Amino acid sequence: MSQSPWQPISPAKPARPPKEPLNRERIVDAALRMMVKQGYEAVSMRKVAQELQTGPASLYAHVANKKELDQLLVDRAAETMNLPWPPDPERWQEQLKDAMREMLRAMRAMPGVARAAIGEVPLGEAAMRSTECLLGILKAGGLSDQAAAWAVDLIPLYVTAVAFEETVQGAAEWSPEDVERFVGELRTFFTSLPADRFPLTVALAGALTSGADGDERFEFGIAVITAGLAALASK
Amino acid sequence: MSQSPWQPISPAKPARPPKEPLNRERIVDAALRMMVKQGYEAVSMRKVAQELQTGPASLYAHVANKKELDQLLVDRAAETMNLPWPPDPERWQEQLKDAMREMLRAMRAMPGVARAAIGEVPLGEAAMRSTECLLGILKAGGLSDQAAAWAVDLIPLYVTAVAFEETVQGAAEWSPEDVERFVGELRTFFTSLPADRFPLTVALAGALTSGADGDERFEFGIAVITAGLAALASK
DNA sequence: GTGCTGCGTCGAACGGTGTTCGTTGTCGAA
DNA sequence: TTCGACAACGAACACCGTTCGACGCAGCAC
Repeated sequence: MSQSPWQPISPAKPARPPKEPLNRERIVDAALRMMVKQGYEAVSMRKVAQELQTGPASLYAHVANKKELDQLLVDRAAETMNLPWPPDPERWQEQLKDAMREMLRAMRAMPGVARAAIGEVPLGEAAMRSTECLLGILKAGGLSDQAAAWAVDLIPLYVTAVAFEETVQGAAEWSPEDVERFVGELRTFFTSLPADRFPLTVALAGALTSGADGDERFEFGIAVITAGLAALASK
Repeated sequence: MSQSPWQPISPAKPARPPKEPLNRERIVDAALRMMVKQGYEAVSMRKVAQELQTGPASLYAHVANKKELDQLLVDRAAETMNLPWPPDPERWQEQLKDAMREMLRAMRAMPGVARAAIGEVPLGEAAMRSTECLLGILKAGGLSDQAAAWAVDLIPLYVTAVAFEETVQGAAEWSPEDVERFVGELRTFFTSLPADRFPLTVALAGALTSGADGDERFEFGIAVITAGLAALASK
């Protein structure tokens, strides 16, 4: 039978779905798109499935569960980090700071990835590469094996916690004015505390609420950690 | 009509509930009991209501939402901390470490509270008292106002992240054997990585997986932070 | 060519979650 | 005695992660 000029009432192949088959990569791609645009909470198995025009059950043939999907997203973020290499004993402190800045940059670029990463040891390939890199820098700094190992636990913990805090406060996208309003309210809360019981909090209200928007606070944190490691290394 | 000797078909007062009225304190008490026994995930508005023999809607007359309940639980934990006082410029580093140890102890005593605290600035009365105390110690250490303010953000961030990591890994109660098995698997994973691409990770597999059970890792962290703050203070 | 078998797909359902709505019952003030 | 305010709460809404079981199709053995 040749093709009729009219639309066939019941098409020979009833809308044979021309969609290419599902796979891990397509799932992670879709989840990543959604997370970048709408944050961690917006990524559910159902919504990812919907984005791929299928049902939630289909995902489980390629991904063990939500936690594994989270880990895959974290590793995607880790892939985008380009960390200082090779380690240079002369500049290890600056390299360490650069590495931490780069980790934060990567997490900020994918809002929600910090939420996915927190409290889970990331064991993906890219994450392991960053671990190896950090170990190199720390050993170049003269830290003992044990100190380097614990530091490599401490450092991502701090960076992830900072990134997480940022994306929770701005869970829904906050405009700069929203942030300013929030900080202002916080400051008036601090200054309105009873000065006899909270003298320092009242006095330092300004300092306590500064640097919430920019990178100064994070720079302070990485300065503390780097200086602390340096002090322990030279002992 | 006087009382009939028989059970009235429809009792005059249908089992007038003799339960005392709900209030914030009873709700927080119940939630705390459940969280200590079964962890953060076990505390849902429904389960708390069930524990109090009522429906979930009843709670909302006393608590704005789950997040507020979480904050109340965090503040309960903060109440149990007794932090070093008064600040002593001669011993501020030791006082700071003691304060961090005490914060971790309090969070460990209430598994799940770290999960409730993470990513939210705790503003309850007890939490503010601990902030005030930390500020005192840090100012005694000679830190600038701004440095003290940022440090008071960094310190709970670290302690909370450590406590959270601990309670996530052992979400369901893990026996010591379970922990050991998990650590063993992690170590074999590290050692089985390709040695050409991950030489340090393979070599330091032992160090990377040590101290997961005890306090050594945490002690290392607070040593780094204290040393870093001391270095910045003396500049 | 035929039949079978294994696997990816996926609609439906299960048991949970936080939260809201609208009714009910009680109690204190007028 | 009436009224109004408000705590209590059953039911429902819109979600969530995950599992079950039916279905259809590809590749292989015969």
